[in-house]
Amino acid sequence: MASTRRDPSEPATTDYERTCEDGAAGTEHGRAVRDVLDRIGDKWSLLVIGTLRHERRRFTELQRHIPGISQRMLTLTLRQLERDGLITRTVHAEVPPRVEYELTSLGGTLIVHAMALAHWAIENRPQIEAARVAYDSTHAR
Amino acid sequence: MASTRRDPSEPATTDYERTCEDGAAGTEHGRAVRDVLDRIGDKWSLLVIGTLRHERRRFTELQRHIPGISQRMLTLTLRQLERDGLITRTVHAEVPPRVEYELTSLGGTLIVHAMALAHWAIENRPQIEAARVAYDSTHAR
DNA sequence: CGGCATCCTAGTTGATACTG
DNA sequence: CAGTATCAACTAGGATGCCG
Repeated sequence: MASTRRDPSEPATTDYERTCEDGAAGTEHGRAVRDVLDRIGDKWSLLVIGTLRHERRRFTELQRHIPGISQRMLTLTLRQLERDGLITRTVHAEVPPRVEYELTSLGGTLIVHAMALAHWAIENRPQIEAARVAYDSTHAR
Repeated sequence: MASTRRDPSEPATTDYERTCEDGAAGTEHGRAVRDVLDRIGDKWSLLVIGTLRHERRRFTELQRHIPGISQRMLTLTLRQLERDGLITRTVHAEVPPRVEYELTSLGGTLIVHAMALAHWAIENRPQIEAARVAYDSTHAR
């Protein structure tokens, strides 16, 4: 994991600089970026992995911790995250059934960046809000 | 969770650890996170700010650099980014008209995190792809 | 408890045509 | 050149009901 530096044998011109031009369009990199953005950009995924950040959780627990999410969307979100290898789903053979979800190490590396973004959002919200007010006042509603 | 003691006058210490619980739901922080995610999570915004990362660009230039984007969506995306203070729009009084878009410093700080995320996406795509294949094979289509 | 199947709406995007 | 306007298509998401 440790996605610190990329391939040492690459002469440093690679991904990072390319990410925007190359990661832009219909390229492979572009698809990778789009994939991740589609996942964490949707309404609930980030909330789910955020809730799983430290502890593993059961289905209903997650539902309690994420106000407003429907059963359907929680299920769908969990399935996608599981499919992408970001969380694991463990069914315990008990009665009543108990299912636990847990962040994988891959999911753990993702959430670091997601949190950084969230942090940025919180810090810069005042500026964004101000910019909106300014914009709306000059561009008549 | 839900230690909902929200105090408008406590900005800095809190955020990072809270981001997930607190930034989760319908709180102020939650709205900030959602706002940003809605912006960079949409189909084109990240591509646009990525293209503006180094140089300022004209409308048609942007369109050329972002294959597949329609006039309409480019316009809408630019307007939203402008409204949020992430880019500036400069109209030069010439004939034919020339309009240039440029990243603001606020936009510049955002793109750092967005790029980190994009970088993560590129590096971990193989793992995600593998996870999907594994998932799809066990969960019969 | 932890789902899946179905129906349905509201918002987002794309194609197309027209304009200052 | 840099848009705006209109319409059609698609889809994410919510509500509901049933099941192992």
